[in-house]
Amino acid sequence: MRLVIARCSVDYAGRLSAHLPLATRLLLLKADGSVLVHSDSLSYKPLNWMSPPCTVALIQPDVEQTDAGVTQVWKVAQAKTADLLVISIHEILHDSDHELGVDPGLQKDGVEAHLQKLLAEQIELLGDGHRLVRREYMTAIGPVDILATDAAGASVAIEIKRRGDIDGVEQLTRYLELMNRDPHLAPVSGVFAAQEIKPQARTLALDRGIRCVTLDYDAMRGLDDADSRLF
Amino acid sequence: MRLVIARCSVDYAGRLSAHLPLATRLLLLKADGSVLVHSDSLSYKPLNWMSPPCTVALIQPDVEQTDAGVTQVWKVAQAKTADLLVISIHEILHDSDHELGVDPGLQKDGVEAHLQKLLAEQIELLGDGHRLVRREYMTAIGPVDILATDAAGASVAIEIKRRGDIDGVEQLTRYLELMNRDPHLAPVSGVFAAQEIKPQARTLALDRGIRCVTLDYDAMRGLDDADSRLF
DNA sequence: GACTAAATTTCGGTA
DNA sequence: TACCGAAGTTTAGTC
Repeated sequence: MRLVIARCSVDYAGRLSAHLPLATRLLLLKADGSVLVHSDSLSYKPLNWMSPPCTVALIQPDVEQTDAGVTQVWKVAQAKTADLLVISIHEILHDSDHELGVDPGLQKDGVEAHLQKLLAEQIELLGDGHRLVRREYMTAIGPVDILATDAAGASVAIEIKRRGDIDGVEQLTRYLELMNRDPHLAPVSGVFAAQEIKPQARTLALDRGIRCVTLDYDAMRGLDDADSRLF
Repeated sequence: MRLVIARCSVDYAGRLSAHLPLATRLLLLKADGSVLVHSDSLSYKPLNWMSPPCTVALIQPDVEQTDAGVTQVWKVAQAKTADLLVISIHEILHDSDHELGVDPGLQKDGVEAHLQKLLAEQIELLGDGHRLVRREYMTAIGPVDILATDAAGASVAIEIKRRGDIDGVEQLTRYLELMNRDPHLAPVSGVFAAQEIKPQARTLALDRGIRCVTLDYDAMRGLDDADSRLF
């Protein structure tokens, strides 16, 4: 990994056109060939970048550029698409190279998968008499997060989101339409379960007869821990 | 901006839990307080990060950690949420600080806004006799990209995407439902216009009586340039 | 390989 | 400030 601090201007041409005026920035060249341009704020996302696979060519500036103070030009080209990133360097303030080796990678745990697992274990949160049929119930258009039955034995399809948005309601609606055509399952009612449900999503869901349930992640995790301690 | 290359392990607890085993990585501390952990590949996105506003505290490792080889611990806490990022440093291989100043910011041009502008100017691409009513036509649930009329004078609602996905069809469907309840507008037909339309999106659209139009961005831009040269 | 859904999405605009 | 939609979305998983 090469780290360069430089006064530079940057131009990107590809899926959009973008220009960065002359300023001091961090240029990050990774071992896989990718290039990132970072400023000192606006975290997480680089100002500009080029994804691998790509090639970096060092170009000598022409007379006009030299007069403008450009000492070298980096031309970063994407191998597959026609995207092009041009970095015009005026002055290099720092330049160092480092051997990092291969990263063992990130281990994640949590999010929607965890919510789904917890709700499957605590399906009675939806109401007395509810029973789990199965998680990731497959349909022709994709898996329903949870299929359950209510106290009367009728099918209940549950869509789980961390943040309940209109998209999630649409998704569940498509599943319900399909499942209600299946005589073995119909009638199937819908439950939209999320840590937080947006007002518009709630309105749309209720308008379509879909029940909304707000999930308390910490409480569910607490119950889970309590259960675990019993065994 | 402080650049640190270090052998470290990282733990994140917040919206999810994540762990990074011991390896050599780049730690990027920005002036706004944000922290990024980058490996030498997987561009663009850091392995782990903390968004501003946040605070970094330098903690002395306890005996157990010291025995494990930890020389210092950084505790990065989010000010608003309860998110916590803990970086356990074994060895610092590089450490430098740089004054970058404020970045003038990115200037963008292109994408969907440009497509919308071009199609509004070249509305006849949808068929002879089409006329533009207005761009960003407001409805109760948001703006329709373009409202036009066809040769017969009937309303046409147009949704524009760079990539035509099922979501875009759902979005247009909601607009059409609403607009067809308005006696001043009804009947309103729908056009789904995109540079590329996914087969499933096309099927869904046609099933709902929505016309699909593939846009040739370069050709439209070419026409635009040709038009511009005339004036 | 194509497509779908999730993301610690992030980011920008508008009411 | 909340909400909605776009993003050079990226990324991961499944068919």
